[in-house]
Amino acid sequence: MDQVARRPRIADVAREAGVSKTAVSFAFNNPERLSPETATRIREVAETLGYRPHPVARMLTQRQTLTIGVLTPQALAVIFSNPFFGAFSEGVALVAEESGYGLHFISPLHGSLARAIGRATVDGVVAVGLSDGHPEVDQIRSAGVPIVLVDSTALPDHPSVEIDDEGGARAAAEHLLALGHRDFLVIGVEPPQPTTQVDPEGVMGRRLRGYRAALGAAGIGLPDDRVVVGPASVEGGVAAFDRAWEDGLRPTAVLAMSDAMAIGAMRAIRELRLGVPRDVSVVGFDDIDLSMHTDPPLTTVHQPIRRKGEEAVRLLLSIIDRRDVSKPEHRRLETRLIVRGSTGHPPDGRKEVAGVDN
Amino acid sequence: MDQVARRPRIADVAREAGVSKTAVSFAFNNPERLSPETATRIREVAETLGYRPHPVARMLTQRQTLTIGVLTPQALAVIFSNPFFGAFSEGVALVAEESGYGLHFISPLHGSLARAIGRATVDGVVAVGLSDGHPEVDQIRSAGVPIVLVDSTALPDHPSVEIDDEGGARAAAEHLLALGHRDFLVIGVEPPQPTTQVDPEGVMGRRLRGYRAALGAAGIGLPDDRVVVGPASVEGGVAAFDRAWEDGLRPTAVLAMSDAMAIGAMRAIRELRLGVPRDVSVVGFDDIDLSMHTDPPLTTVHQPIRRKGEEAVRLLLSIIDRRDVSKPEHRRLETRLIVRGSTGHPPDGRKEVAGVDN
DNA sequence: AAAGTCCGCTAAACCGGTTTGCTAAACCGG
DNA sequence: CCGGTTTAGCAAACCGGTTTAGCGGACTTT
Repeated sequence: MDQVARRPRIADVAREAGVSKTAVSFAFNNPERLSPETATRIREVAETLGYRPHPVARMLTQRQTLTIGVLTPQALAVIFSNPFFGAFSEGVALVAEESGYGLHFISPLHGSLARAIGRATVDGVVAVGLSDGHPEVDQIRSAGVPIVLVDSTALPDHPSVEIDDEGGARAAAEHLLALGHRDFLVIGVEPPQPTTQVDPEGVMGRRLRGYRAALGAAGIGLPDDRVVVGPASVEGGVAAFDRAWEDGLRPTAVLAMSDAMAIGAMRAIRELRLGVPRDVSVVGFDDIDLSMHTDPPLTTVHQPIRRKGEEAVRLLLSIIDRRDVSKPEHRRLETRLIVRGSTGHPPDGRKEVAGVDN
Repeated sequence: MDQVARRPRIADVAREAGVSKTAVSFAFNNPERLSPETATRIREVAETLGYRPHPVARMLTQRQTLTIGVLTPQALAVIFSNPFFGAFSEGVALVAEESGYGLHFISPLHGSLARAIGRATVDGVVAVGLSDGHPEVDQIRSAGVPIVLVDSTALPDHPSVEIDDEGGARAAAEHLLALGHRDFLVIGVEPPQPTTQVDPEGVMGRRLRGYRAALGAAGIGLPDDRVVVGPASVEGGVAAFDRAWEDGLRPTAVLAMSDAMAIGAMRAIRELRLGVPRDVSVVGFDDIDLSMHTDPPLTTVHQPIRRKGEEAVRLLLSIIDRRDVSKPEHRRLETRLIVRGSTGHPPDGRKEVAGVDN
């Protein structure tokens, strides 16, 4: 008998106020095209009816969603546990919000990133950590949505924000070399899709190249068995170091590609009753907020995580505003080594400074 | 002359394939209603044209967005810097993703939460930390969107997920009392809107009640000048403790309402050349992942943060599925004290065990 | 008084899909 | 060969708004 309360539509308001739909629409969007009395009367009627313009319908006609998407190749549940991502999102949110944009997180839906992006109602996308190994990159790129790549395989025809991964990695390795280390272990970040080999143009490839460049210049090789990978988390770092240890590796220095993993490595080292940096030195990568508060404070390669998020959104918004796809802009931010307490001379006492005790 | 590449619509595909729009729609959504040949032919045409159903249009007709909103009264940029929120989002994302829902973060747009929620195209909302002091709660609640409240002022007519704040707080205070402490400082979380006073039904009010209950039972009062607040971050904790110290307070025990703030307090204490727990004991609240790795490991009140997110989404989805608003469900999760290294006897040596020195 | 201008408002087209109701042809058993 | 049931596909209505083109009346101008 009595209908279940239906959401009032614009037509209901129009009928009730004795005006046209157009007038109601104007009352909300172009009040100056109505006489002030009519406008307020319409708004009053709308108020009593509890009418609110349907956001989806509005999106459809205005052809914009005021939403930007954050795309990650991994499930959100794993992404949010990574402090790096939190800081990145902070930067993204900052710029998005001040421009009136909301944030929509897109992750592989039932395993398919392409499907997920097809469902998403966004004006543009910031894609983070999309390596070329991923099978759906092309589909995503051809989806016709403005996109900015962050920490991804460099693609000349897409705007991107990156950091100097190679330089940062080189600095980290050089620091350890200068302290006298000769025996290294690299802990890398596992790609989301188990690819057979590292994309040399991806973040991991670039950092690896930096490490190798520095070590190579000192005449030290880095065979593949000295590179171990795992998920980018504290637990992943623990597991990675333990695995290397069980394989018989006894490095005096660990180069981790993420702070979370570096912290994990330090924990694993301590659980083996060894000291950091007394027995093993550890260098991280990222310089997340937490790293300065660990025990010992982590020596790491700083990258401007928040700014990376900010820049990515600025780039994206500039594309969205003036559909300017002509010359894709590539922005590269600096990295720098922050020396704290987790690195020191190797236990055998070899030192950089000539002729000192030991 | 040549048009700028317009996104192909369903009509384009229909014309190109020589069928009706209906057929194209069926080819994507009800292929079984078409002959297999026609269906594949249509899909091929769609493929070559680069056609993808417009997600907004689809939302409009299907009356669902497959998106759930996460609503916070604070700007996303501050939210994402809080590790608590990261863990919570993890739980939210986990359940949302496995049900095929995406995540949309809603925060005050240009200061107005109501406006932001009006813009958001979501099937339901998980609102976190919405205290009744907030002026727009009513508007939000009357927006007609299914909503689940988390860590908010209890509203009997809305489903909610909470924890035993009062019990947890009491346990924390009792622990310190048992260690012999008599001199307390409470560090609270500042509400997003500078309200004149604490909402007694909000999270902070409940925790405060727990602290006071325990202290009161031991004959100890907690005057307002012993409660200091700040933003829920490490820096906020540092600032809060420093402020109390400058005001001449010399507590032997700190009860912090968030782990981030507890960590900040520990830092502030150490910067004063005091020891934790030698000179001052600190108890946190939340038990974020990081807390077990601080130095010293933080004694804190554990709450199941991830599960809180999971439960909230489960509740929300059950409302969305069967529009069952009849009996709003209230779920309360347990808290428990985790004793680690940041608490000990007060420096004057008063002990729990009767008849000891001092 | 006729012509031009401005004001306030409306009808209809449109955004891009989905869904309902229907029809014509093919298929069926008797 | 005939009435009844499937099958394959279509036209039109619909979702809930915005926007364009235009219309009638009041007001100004000459």
